[in-house]
Amino acid sequence: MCTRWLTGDQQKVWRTYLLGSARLDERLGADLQGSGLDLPEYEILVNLEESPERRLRMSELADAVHQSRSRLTHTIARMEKAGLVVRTTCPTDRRGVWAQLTDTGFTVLAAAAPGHVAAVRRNLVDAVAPEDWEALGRVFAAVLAVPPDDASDA
Amino acid sequence: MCTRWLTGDQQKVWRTYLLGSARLDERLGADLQGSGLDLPEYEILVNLEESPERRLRMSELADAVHQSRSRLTHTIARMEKAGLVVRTTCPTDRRGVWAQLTDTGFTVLAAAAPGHVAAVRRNLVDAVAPEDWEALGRVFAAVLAVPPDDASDA
DNA sequence: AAGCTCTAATTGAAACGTCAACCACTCTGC
DNA sequence: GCAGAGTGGTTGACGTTTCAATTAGAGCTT
Repeated sequence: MCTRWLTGDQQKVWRTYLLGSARLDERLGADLQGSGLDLPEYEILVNLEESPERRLRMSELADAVHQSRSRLTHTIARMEKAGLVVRTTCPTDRRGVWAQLTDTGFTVLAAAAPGHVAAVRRNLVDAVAPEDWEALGRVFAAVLAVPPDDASDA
Repeated sequence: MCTRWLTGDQQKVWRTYLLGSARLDERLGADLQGSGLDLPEYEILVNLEESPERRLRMSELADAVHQSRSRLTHTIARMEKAGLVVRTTCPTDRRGVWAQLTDTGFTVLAAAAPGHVAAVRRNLVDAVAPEDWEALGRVFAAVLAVPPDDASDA
């Protein structure tokens, strides 16, 4: 593997991204203070709310919010204790579990959403030039399209 | 605060970003496996390596790697135990502490760097069209330029 | 030089995430 | 219809991060 370092310009962009994405996270998290939610929990609630019957299998949910299964189990356990979701075993596949949004969960989400959306706008959407915004979409679509490391090299 | 939701397109980009940046993190972290470092530790070593005398005040370092001071204290404590850095109190301001890269730390960094750089290339730099890459820089520069929430609104 | 306030960094406990082992169920092939 | 392999999800132990409180020194004001 011949090491090709990043050029100065590439490094600048890379570091701006590291700092900027961390800042974005921080700001969005700070904004959710008071709703009692953190960002990952908020994402869980949104995904449930948009799903038919307001419920999702644990593993579907895990993929949707890019959490490990184990982490999701812990997170949902906490959220269930807080009354935001309930778990029920899936009748057609008895290994499976549905996480379902409760009315309380919906209420909490509804209360948090406007502030969160405003924060996303202020800290990202409205801060960015429209052409650059579209490019942002292409960039991360490209990232998601990168094949895993073990792609057969035979 | 009149709630302006995101448009469908805006949402799509936003979610692509959420998923994509999480994936990027995951891939880069996976790549560092074997060097014994994780991403935040790697960033710490890089920042120290580039600084005069290979050392930095704790709070400068904390800003550079966007970690809370408390987190950095814990992280550096671990890294010191591992021999990657040493701490010495700053003679001109006796409250202050320098974190300094050791030779071992440098060696570990040097061993990890080529693989890490390759991973950054593969998963981001090389995956993205050049125009979009520049836009990425502008996007996060804009994020970093957003003023804090408490900007005087009097 | 005493008192105030501010900044630098640390501490310890509680909350959270990760990892490897695990249980329970389904599916396949014999 | 049963063994073996595979999937869905959970558990508990361990390491990391967060949060509030704390120590210690700097710097200003009187």
